[in-house]
Amino acid sequence: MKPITLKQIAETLGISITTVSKALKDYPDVSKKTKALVKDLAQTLNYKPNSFAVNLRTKESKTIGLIVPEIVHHFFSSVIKGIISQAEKKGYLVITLQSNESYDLERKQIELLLNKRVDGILISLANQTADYNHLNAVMSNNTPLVMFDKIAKLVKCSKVLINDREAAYKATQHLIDTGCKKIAHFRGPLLPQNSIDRFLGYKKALIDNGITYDSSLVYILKDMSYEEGRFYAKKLVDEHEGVDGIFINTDLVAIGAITEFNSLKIKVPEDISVIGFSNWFMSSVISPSLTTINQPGFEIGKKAFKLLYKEINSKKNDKIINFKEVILDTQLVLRESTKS
Amino acid sequence: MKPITLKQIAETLGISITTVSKALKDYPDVSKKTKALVKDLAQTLNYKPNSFAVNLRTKESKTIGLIVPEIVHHFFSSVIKGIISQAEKKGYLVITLQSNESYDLERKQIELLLNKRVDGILISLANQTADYNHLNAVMSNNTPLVMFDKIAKLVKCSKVLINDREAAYKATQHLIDTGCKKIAHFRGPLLPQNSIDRFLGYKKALIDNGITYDSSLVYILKDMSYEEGRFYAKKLVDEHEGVDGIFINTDLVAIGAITEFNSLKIKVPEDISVIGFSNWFMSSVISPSLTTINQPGFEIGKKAFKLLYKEINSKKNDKIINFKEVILDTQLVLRESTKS
DNA sequence: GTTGTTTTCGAAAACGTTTTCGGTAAGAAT
DNA sequence: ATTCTTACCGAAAACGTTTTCGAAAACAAC
Repeated sequence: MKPITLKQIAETLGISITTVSKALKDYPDVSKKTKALVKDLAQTLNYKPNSFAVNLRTKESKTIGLIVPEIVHHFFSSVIKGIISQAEKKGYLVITLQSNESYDLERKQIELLLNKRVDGILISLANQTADYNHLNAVMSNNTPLVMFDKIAKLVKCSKVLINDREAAYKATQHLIDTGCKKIAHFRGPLLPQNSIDRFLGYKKALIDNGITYDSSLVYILKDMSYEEGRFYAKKLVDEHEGVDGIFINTDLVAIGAITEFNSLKIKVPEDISVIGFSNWFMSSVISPSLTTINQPGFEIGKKAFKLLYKEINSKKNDKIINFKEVILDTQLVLRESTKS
Repeated sequence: MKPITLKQIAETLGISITTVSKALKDYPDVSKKTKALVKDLAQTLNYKPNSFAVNLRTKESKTIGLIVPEIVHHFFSSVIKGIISQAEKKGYLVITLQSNESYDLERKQIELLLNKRVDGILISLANQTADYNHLNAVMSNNTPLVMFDKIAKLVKCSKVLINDREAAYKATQHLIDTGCKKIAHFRGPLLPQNSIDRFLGYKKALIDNGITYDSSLVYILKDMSYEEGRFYAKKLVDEHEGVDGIFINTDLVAIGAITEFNSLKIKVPEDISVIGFSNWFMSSVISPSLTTINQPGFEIGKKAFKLLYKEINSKKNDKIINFKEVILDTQLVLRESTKS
């Protein structure tokens, strides 16, 4: 009934626990004969080392923590999948938590993970997060930390990113190239870096093309929902005339906007071109389908784990770890919501 | 640098480790004075018990395992969110794995989790799974197991379900009530129970309403993708005339079908009514919006964890555990893809 | 002053593993 | 026969906690 232990194997074989342990781990100072004996018995008894004991002894759990702002979200679930798949390959398991975009929760969960003594932590920050003590606590706790997507520039650790500014520039440039003159922008909350960068890319593209930047054409959204997309689309056409293009921070909001334009009989892209961000799966399905920027969630997840894995190993071997900042490529995905 | 231990507190206070441990856990046989002393020092030193040691000693990890067929999926990510949120309330962390709809992976991952000695396992089966030895292994390992959504009827354990047959009946009945006479069905693979049940509900509704069941109107899909939805929608109209209603196993496929109908200039719902299953978020966004069955993923997740939690506690107190089968309600969500 | 009771404490075992270090035996070399 | 290797094995400490059980101290009762 009770799980098999080294002790039991040792006793039935009439040898010491030490030798059993070493035999199973192929230590050179165990004879081939006893190794075979031990391994055979372990096999037939279906012996599995007690991970609790191994953890205690080796001080590592082969487990990492992951915090995302929201699980039910195409981009983040893709990232999660990327992380879990890569972690599994290296023998690591992943404990997932979600911050619900709340700073307080994020802090608590970091603490939870540290108390669990995970071998490393991956995190994408909550929008609310402006204070980085909890992140620095991770670092000073000597636990490897890698941030992705929503990062804090000021925290010294490895990061996996896309070039939001460049991508936004690319998107806006496309609108301009296809003839748009008066281009609005629906941006995310003020804090998160990628919301800022996308805005800056938008602004720079305008200026580089000799279009004067008009701050009243930039709307700051809060929860980035479908409903908000509809709401601000209506607000935009109420407050402005002749807007012929719009770059929207995220696909979901863009889909909301398109839906609203449809119901207002404003034609996309004839009257107004719309470009989103993320390449959410649904953006190819709606009508008109959404031109967008592809943000490779799965690859971001994989890369983030790979970085973390390296740092965990460097730490084990007492090597110094130098933080990396990996920038992944984005692609402009042309569809029907912009002119060609 | 190194984490604080009971030993250090004991030494600086000149008392025994035993007393420190007891003081922190409010044992009655420690004086108020020493309790205060210990707690104060623990506080200032920011002592956190070493979870590895606690695990080893108490033989529990306050961690559960979760296996889903696919993470990037609206329904499953909702379930995951429900599980994680509920688990956190009870002080449990969740290790998530995905089987990728593969039986072999599922087996390996069960083994991984058992070797990790999680306190319990939640699982939704892969479509391929037809053999239940790995699940029975969990039970005979005395690890609490709760299945949800895609379950195996033959495995004796607690389950969280919806009444798929009834829901499918409800959906089909709605098509009939709104005037459909020749109703097709896109079903999932042969094995999973809910795919079977939805088919049976569809069939029964037909028969109860005096419509003769025609097996050529039932299409068996494999990966339940958007593309498959489009493909079979085309196939359906190629092979049959006068089909005026279709009940589709899942929203994503239904959206594919609607898209195909749109592009074939077949009007939904005038020419053909479409009803999906799951109430995926996007189903309200496409045009025409999709009538569907609401499947409460978040609640399923919450309930599944609650059941597991009970079983874990029953096991701790050596109580007998009697397996429960919880059936959650579904709702017909009326939208534009069916007539009114 | 003895007995009995209550309060407070700590030694020690246990959980199951890993790893260091020393020791024995067998064989090789002289 | 003695020394030196080499091959093999095991005792024991360590990881940090929890819990049992006995003992000491303090106090009350007679």
